Amino acid sequence: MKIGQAAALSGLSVKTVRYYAEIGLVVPHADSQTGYRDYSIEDVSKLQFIGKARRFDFSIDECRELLSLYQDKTRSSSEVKALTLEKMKEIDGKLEELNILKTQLSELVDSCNGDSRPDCPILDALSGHND
Amino acid sequence: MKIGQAAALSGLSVKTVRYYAEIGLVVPHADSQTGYRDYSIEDVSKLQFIGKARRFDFSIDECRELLSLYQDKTRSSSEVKALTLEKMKEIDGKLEELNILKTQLSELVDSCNGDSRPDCPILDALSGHND
DNA sequence: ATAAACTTTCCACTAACAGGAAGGTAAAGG
DNA sequence: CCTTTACCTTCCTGTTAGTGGAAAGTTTAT
Repeated sequence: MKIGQAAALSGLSVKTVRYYAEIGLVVPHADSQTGYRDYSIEDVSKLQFIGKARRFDFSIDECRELLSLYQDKTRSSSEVKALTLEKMKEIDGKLEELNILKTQLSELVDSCNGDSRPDCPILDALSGHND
Repeated sequence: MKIGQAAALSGLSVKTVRYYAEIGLVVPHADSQTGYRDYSIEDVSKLQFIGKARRFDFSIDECRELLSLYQDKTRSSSEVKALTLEKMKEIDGKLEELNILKTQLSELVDSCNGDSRPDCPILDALSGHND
């Protein structure tokens, strides 16, 4: 099938699918007559797989790794689990950071009355010498 | 003072400070003899201000906005508060997304025994047709 | 036959810098 | 005074994961 259909079936944009071909992530067969990319059902499965992994915040390189595990029938599930656990740790780190940020920002907002006068504790805090 | 000292005082890298000059965020005086950038105390204050705002996850463009409010003595604090509240909303959105991700990933991890056998529920989930 | 819809490649752009090369300048030591 | 070292300059490239658009070829529908 052509790229448009593959994109539609995988829920990705044509541009994205073309990009994945370019970087060697999912390389379809090329129709030697027209030069059009020719996607198989299996290619579409891979695209779907990648789409989901991306939604799970796996990077392209991690997708590549997962994909090769996915295709390797002799893989062990522990490898996959390790990758996933690592990703979870990353997410935990980001969560913690964001929670700290949120707390600090909400303190700033609480201290600011937000009226039309020029004095603003938020700017004072940002310009202050205390961290 | 020269860029190295300005960077040290503001806690930013020389590369970053130079970049900020390049994009017109903090443009120091130029020594016409040597071509060296010449930072004033006020420039350093701005750099510190930006450094903090960046740590609060404000984008460069938002820093630009905050900085102009910071320098505008007739500004109203409500403008600053509005920007900050918007940023908090953004952070809340990211937190929610990440929490969902974390839940989904932990469900995947829990379902995987992680042994040396090839069957892996994580990959099955990623390749499955259910979202 | 022609127009609409699809495809191709190629180039530029995004955010916010970091790394490195080549070359000029300044401060310190001998 | 000279040399070494540390610092400064500009310029170019690379990073992530694509998106947008232009120009040109192809296929499908009318």
